[in-house]
Amino acid sequence: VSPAALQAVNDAIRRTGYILNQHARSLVTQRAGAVLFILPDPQERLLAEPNFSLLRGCTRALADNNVGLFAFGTSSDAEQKEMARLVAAGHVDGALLASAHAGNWVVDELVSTSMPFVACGAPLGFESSVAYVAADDRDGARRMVSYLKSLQRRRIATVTGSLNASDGYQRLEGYKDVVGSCELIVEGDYSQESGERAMESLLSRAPDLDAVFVASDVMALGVLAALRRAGRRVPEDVAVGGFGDSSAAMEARPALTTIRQPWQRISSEMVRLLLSLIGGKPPAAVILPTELVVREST
Amino acid sequence: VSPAALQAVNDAIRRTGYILNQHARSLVTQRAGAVLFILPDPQERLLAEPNFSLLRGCTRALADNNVGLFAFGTSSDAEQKEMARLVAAGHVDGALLASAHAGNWVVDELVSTSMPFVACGAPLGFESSVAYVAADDRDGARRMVSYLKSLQRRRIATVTGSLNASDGYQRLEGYKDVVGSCELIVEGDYSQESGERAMESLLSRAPDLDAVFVASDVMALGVLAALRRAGRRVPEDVAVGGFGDSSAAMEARPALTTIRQPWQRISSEMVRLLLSLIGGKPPAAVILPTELVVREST
DNA sequence: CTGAAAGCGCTTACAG
DNA sequence: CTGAAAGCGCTTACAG
Repeated sequence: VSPAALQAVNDAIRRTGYILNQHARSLVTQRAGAVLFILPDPQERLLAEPNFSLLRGCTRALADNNVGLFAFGTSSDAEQKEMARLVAAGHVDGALLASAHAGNWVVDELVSTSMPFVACGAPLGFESSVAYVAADDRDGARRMVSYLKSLQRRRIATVTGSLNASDGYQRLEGYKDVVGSCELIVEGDYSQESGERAMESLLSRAPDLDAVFVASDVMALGVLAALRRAGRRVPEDVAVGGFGDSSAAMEARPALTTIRQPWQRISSEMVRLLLSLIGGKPPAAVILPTELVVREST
Repeated sequence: VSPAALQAVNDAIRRTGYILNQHARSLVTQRAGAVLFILPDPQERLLAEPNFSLLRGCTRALADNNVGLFAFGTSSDAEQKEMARLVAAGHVDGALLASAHAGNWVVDELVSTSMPFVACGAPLGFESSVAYVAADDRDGARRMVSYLKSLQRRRIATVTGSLNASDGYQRLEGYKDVVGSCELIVEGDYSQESGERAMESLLSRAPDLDAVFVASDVMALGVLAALRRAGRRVPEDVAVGGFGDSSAAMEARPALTTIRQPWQRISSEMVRLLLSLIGGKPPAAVILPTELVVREST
């Protein structure tokens, strides 16, 4: 085709405002040009922030590739049915799972449909068969605890997250990597209240502790409250490090030293991975480095 | 058709796992069976929470009606293009606008495409031509300030939100409705820092104030910090009321008395309205009542 | 290399 | 009331 002819055609396209009809195209190509973004079921509030960052990052990355994003929760019955319908009707080419530890039935479901998908965070039990991207939780924890150590803190405790999810487990491993001892560990469940209770228990068990690594910022809020009630100054008497760099970290008084997860990169890597899966490539796991953010609590 | 025959057909449908192909149907009906959810551009962090609640509520309500939801940001160029493409390609039947004051160009754009859409919050300048659902900001503000008054507070100040958006403006009107005077008003911009600065200015201007109504929870966090630094006890010396019932309100110390907006109902009303617009019905504005949540700061 | 035909899976008038 | 045909707007083999 001559360049001039091409030019003329493109001009005509622009002038008449022609636009390709996706439905017609999809009908014959069997490609939807859209993917599903699945929000995990429970605890909206706790998870609101990382999920939101993820969603924004994904819509952005997908737009760059001209593919649409269907958003979906899976908590109500109607939502689960609607999701199954979208998948079955060929409305989507793949799925992005915002969280793999929220409801494993979603992972099972997805695996059984043999639709390409990538999870955010390592999906426990499926690590080697499912594509996922995650922050380096273990290294992040190591980073925080090493930093605490570099501050001459000698009795460093930890409040863990849920240990049946990969992130909680890995953050504890990271702590152990540098502390070596299992003496000052109390398990939390990511809620602020659990952080408060964990700190009380830690304080009665080891009144001489001088630092605590908390596996999430929200729990750290509870830790801070317990410390305040016990009359300990932060950071003078005990240094507190969180994890996640959520807005809770900034709003905390004192502002929380924490570990930042690269949500922007996590999103774009998830999209890249999913598109490559849809293109027929094999799955992969991608682990992204974290960053220490020092504020007032250490 | 005999009921028996119907039964047999339905059984066959179930047995063979037949599922309707949306693309084929859309091609002929010219209906997409999906809508757009548009996230406003700026300040992810600040807006993360209400937007997220809204998104969850909308996916839920839409699932009940068997319609899909495309999520979209509009901050990047690619996103704006992709959105225009989806609209032009007939991929969506209507749009849900998460926030009307973030970028008015979206409202203009939407109006110009003549695609049905409903905004969350009154779209300044389009109140009578555009369908929207909003919380009753003015009444909510009245509710909070009346409550403060019932606590025998006599010098009630306010820190406003951005006054060029409907919600900020209405909340100030509500304050004036019950206080009557314009003496103790300082304008903020919804950021925590602006709350802090506003409180300092209020304190120097009226050291005898004994209550403050802050137009958002996040700003109230800043107000609390300024009060703490000034050595005022909350609520003993100064009672503080927020607005929004965001997670910031629960995490604040003392926990914030605030006004709850009914996000669940807002979502479902938005969906109902949009579906009726798509069905050819005329637009409407729906205003939903708020609720006072009393915690420790008053 | 170009152009006409077949077909993707539905819905909707239109005959029978 | 039932059944066969046309058509929605594309893409992809298949003749010319």
